[in-house]
Amino acid sequence: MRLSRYFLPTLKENPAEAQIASHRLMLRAGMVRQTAAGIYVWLPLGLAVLRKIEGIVRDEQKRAGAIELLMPTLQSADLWRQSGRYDAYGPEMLRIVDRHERDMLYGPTNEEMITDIFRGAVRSYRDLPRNLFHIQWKFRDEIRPRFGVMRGREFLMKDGYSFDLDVEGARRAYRKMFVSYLRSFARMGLKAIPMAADTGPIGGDMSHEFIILAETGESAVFCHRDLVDMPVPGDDIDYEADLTPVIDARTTLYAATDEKHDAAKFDADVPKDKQLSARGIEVGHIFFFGTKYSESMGALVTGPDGKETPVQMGSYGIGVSRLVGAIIEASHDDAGIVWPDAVAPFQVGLVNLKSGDAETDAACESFYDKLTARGIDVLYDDTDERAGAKFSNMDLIGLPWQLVVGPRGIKSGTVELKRRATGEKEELSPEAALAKIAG
RNA sequence: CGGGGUGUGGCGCAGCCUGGUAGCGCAAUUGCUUUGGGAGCAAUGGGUCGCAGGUUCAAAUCCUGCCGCCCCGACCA
Repeated sequence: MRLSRYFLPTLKENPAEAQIASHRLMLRAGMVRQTAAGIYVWLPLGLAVLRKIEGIVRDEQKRAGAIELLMPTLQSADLWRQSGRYDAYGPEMLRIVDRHERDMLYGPTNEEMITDIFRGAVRSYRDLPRNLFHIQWKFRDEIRPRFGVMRGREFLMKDGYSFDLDVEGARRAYRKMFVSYLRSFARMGLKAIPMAADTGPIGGDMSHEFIILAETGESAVFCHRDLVDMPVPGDDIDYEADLTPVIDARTTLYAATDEKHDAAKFDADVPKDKQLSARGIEVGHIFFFGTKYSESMGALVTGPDGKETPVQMGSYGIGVSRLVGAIIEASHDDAGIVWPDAVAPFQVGLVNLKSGDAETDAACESFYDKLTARGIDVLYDDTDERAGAKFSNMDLIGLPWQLVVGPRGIKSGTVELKRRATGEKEELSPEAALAKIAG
C-alpha cells in the first residue's frame, strides 16, 4: 500500500478524551474514530489489525476442532423468553421493536440462538461432540463504556459453544478450548494467564478467565510468577491426546483475580519471591454450564441406551476487538505502538527519504515490488513529507520493520533497516535487508 | 445510576468571573527557501461558540431547561 493513496488520518496531538495509552494511540495512529460513547468506526489501519487477530483466533479454533458458522446480530425476544434471560438480562440488553411490534434485541451473546440451532438439527449422541463458533459483533449497553475499544458497547467477539453427551465429554471439550486459547494469545505475542473464575450456580472448577498483565488493566490479579513465561504447546499439538498435563501445570499454581483472591492461601501456597500482584485485562473466558440452556430450551439427544438426555454445554469467548487495545497496552513505548509481528497491520514500513529523487524513488519501487512479490505487506511512505515527520509517523503506527531508503545510503549501496521493538538499526545491502525481513 | 468535569474552525486550547459582534498553537491551501528524527518566512481559507428558551439596546459571556462527551465507583469479552 502506498501511503499517498491510503486513508490514514493520524493525529499529532493527543485527543482530550483518551486517557489510557491504547485509546490515545489508536486515535493518534488513525485506527479508530469514536462516533458515540463506546461505539467506534474501524479505520483501515485498525481494521487490518482486527482482521489479523480474528484470523489467528479462527485458525486456532479450527485447529482445535471447532466449526465456524455465523449467527445474526438481531435476535427474537421469544428465544430469550424460553431461557428466562429476556427478563433476567436487564438494561444492558439493547431491546428493539420492529414495525410489526415484535420484540427483538441486539444480541449480547448467543447461548439461546445456538441452542435453538442445535436442537433443531441434532437428535442423536452419534452427532456428538460438536463445537460451533462464530466471530460476530455484539452489543451490550454498558453502564459506563470506557478505555476506547477495551470496553465498548459494540464489540467483536468470538463466541463458541460445545455440545457433549456427558460431563466427561464436556471436560474434554473444555480442555481443548483451554489449550486453544493459550495458543491463540501466544501467537499474538501476548502472555495470557488462565485464572480461576467464578462459576456461578454451577460450581466446580470449570471456568477460567484469560488475563494479560497490563498496568491499566481493569482488575487486580494475583498469581505465581512462573505462570507468566510458561511455554505454550507448539504447532504439533494433538488435540485428541490427553491435554490434562498442560492444564494441570497451570491450574495447580495460584492464579486469581481480585474477586476470587484468597490472600491467606496466596501467602501459604506461593513463596514470597514468586508472588506476583499486578493488574490485568481479561481477553478470554471459558465456561462450562452443563444443562442450563439445554434443559430450559429442550436440546435433547438420544443416548446409546435409547434415553433422551439434555446435552452438556460450555461456552468460550474471546474479546477480539478488545484484544486490539490489550495488545497495545502490553506493547507500546513513548513514541507509539510496537506491534508484535503476527498482528501488525503491515510488516514493513518503507520510508522514502527523498520522494521525487529519481534514484531514491527507483530503489523504493524495487523494494516495494520485491517485498510484495514475497507476500509481505508493505506500507510505502511515498509522500513528500520531511524525513523527521516520516520517522515519527512510522514509530507511531508501530510496524515491526522500518526500511529506510535515502540518497546517502544509495551512494554507499546500503539501506537502513530498523526493528521497531528494539530500536536497533543496521546498514545493510538491499539483498541482506530483504533476506532479513523475509526471515 | 451516584459523584466530579467538560462542550468555542479538523485537533489541542484561551476568552466567560467584570455582556459590546471571536482569538492562539497545530493541521489545511498557495508561493519561496529548506530537506537523514514532527523546518522557516509570507499570504490565504475555514467557526449559526452543543441545543432550546429567557434577560438585555446588545449574549460565547448572565439565567432556566435539555443533550453530548470524559473521569471516579458498583457490573462485564
